[in-house]
Amino acid sequence: MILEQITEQLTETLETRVLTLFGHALDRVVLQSPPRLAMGDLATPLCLELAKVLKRKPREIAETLAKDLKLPMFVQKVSVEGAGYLNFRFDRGAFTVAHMQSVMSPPAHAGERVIVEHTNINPNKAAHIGHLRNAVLGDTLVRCLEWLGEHVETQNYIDDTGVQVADVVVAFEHLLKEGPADVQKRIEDPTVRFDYFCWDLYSRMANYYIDHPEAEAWRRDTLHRIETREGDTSKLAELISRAIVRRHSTTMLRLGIEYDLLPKESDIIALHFWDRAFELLKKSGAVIHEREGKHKGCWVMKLEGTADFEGMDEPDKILVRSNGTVTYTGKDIAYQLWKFGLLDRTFNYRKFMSYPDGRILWETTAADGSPEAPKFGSAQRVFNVIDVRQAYLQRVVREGLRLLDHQREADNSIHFSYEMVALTPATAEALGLEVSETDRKRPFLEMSGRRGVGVKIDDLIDAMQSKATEAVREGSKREGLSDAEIEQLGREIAIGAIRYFMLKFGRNKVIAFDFNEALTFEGDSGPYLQYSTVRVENIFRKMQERGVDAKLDDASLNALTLNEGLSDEMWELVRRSADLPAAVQRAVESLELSVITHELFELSQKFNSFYHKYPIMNEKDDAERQRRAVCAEVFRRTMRSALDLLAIPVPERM
RNA sequence: GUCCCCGUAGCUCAGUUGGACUAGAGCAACAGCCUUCUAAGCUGUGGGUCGCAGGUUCGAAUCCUGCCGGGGACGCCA
Repeated sequence: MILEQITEQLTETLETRVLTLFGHALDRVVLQSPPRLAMGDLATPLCLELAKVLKRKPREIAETLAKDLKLPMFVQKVSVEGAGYLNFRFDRGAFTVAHMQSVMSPPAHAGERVIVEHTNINPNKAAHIGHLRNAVLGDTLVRCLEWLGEHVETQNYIDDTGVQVADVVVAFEHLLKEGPADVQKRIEDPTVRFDYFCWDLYSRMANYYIDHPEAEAWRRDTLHRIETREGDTSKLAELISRAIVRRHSTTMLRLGIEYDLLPKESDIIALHFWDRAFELLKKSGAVIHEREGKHKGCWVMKLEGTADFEGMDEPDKILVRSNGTVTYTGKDIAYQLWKFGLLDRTFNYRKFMSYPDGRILWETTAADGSPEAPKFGSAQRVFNVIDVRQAYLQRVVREGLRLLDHQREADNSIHFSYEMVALTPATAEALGLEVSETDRKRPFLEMSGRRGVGVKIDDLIDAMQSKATEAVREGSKREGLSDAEIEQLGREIAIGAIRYFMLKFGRNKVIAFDFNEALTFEGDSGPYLQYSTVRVENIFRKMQERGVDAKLDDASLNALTLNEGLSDEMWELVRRSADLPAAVQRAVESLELSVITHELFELSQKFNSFYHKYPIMNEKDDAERQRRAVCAEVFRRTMRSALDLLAIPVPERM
């Protein structure tokens, strides 16, 4: 907040000054932290860029600019350094006191209606760690957007009429010879995890198809019955998909992930979204009926010649097959149009479940809806969180909007793409999967629900939790904790570790999942941030217990000038804390959420060094103790807010 | 075949809208630090032709071209 003001004012001052002195209009002023804070608190390489244009030496330009430069509040002096950098030094004390009041305050922003669609797991089996990356990225994006002031709606799309659900239905009906009543019993049986049961059943079915290709007739028949909502088969599909979605919701809730709406494919079909979208596409000429050639009898979207699809052999995309059925991409275009409020029809809504915090999860329905349902859809910006393998399809959807002359909405259709989560051969083997000689030499092995290859999210959380609980139990200074408290701490640490692990890698990096690496609580990990926070909390708790005054009230802060006494290490905590709001903004703009975890990790490292070097409670000198306490307090507030933003819990003790 | 992503220390990764320095962390290895706010921590040591070769530039891990290695996408699947 304070930093933003300084940056803004400096930018303006420099722009006008360069214009008056050199008659040159700058299109940007880069202001960043210098590599080391000993050099200054904010720096610009402006003069190096200007040197080119003005054909003068950078240092000379810098000297001219720096002379009599009007400095914003909190900025004490400007100097010319290195090859011609302008470096600004802050009044550390004044800045610190001002910053402490406004730690992690978001920039002003007019709230936009934004939809984030994430998770989207086929409701036919347990969720695995590939889905986990999607959900954690999506959920964190939602939190960041909300922090920035947007009005965010979180959607978890349910493909309840697809092949994957159909295959499990086929397995129940034909392999197990079970109907809705039997399946209902399984769902209600507390001794089985229904999603785990379906995980095995689904891969069993996939194997059955391989040995009995004729069984594919069952699938076609089942898909048809589901789509036309016929008899026990369709009842079974609904039963299964609802039970699995409930399981997924429970799993995600363990990590603090909630949704606003479950849009269901069955409702998109029942409400004829596609028919309407199809009319629009036909009218605009975006799709045409092929009478010749390879795609004879299909309705295709002509993409040849459009910028995004240049150089492709067969860029055209079939939306309606020659047998008259619509492809997934077609339905996706209709759904995307609805998200922007561009389809002149909508869903009805009913309550799916209530979260413990009171939030309601709604689902779409084609039947009568609830009058209490909020308004969904009609967003100005849409983020679809889907892994990079869907990039082509996402481009087709976006192009669909463009061809319908919705340029702005096409630009605001954002594919948040990220790389997949795979398994290291060692982890695959540890899971009891067969790993061939050639596979053993590969860097990673892809997961596959179909083949039953994967690490289930609940198993990961369970493993993490028992390891964390163990660690808490072993700790020497944790006596006096009840079993329930220890369990609680274990849970919080596990969540912190998992969420952090899913965020810390750049989104374009394949995560080759390794159990040992994921289970670590040391170094660059969630628990490191939690531990640092617990430590700083302890300082203030202990001081209060022993009646040591930190002197952080307004009067005490104003009475003492901090400027001289703040060492570089102390000041660095404050200065880096001030960088965080910009980091969150940068993270959202680049969809690179790892910048936030990275900043927090470095900040925590600085704090831990500070912690060892500068004891607070036992410092006898009041002024010195106050200086240290102020910096610790800034760190404490920063971590509280930032961890809250990332939904990483702060345990009471560790 | 066309397109996209990745290649930085033994391993996992930061750093890539060009810039300050000796290219940074974590893990692993080695050496220290717990009567002092919690050692899930801190301090130190060793460890790198930034895949290769050219080019642009005052300046390149970062931009351009080509190549090599790994992964992915391009379906009348979802």
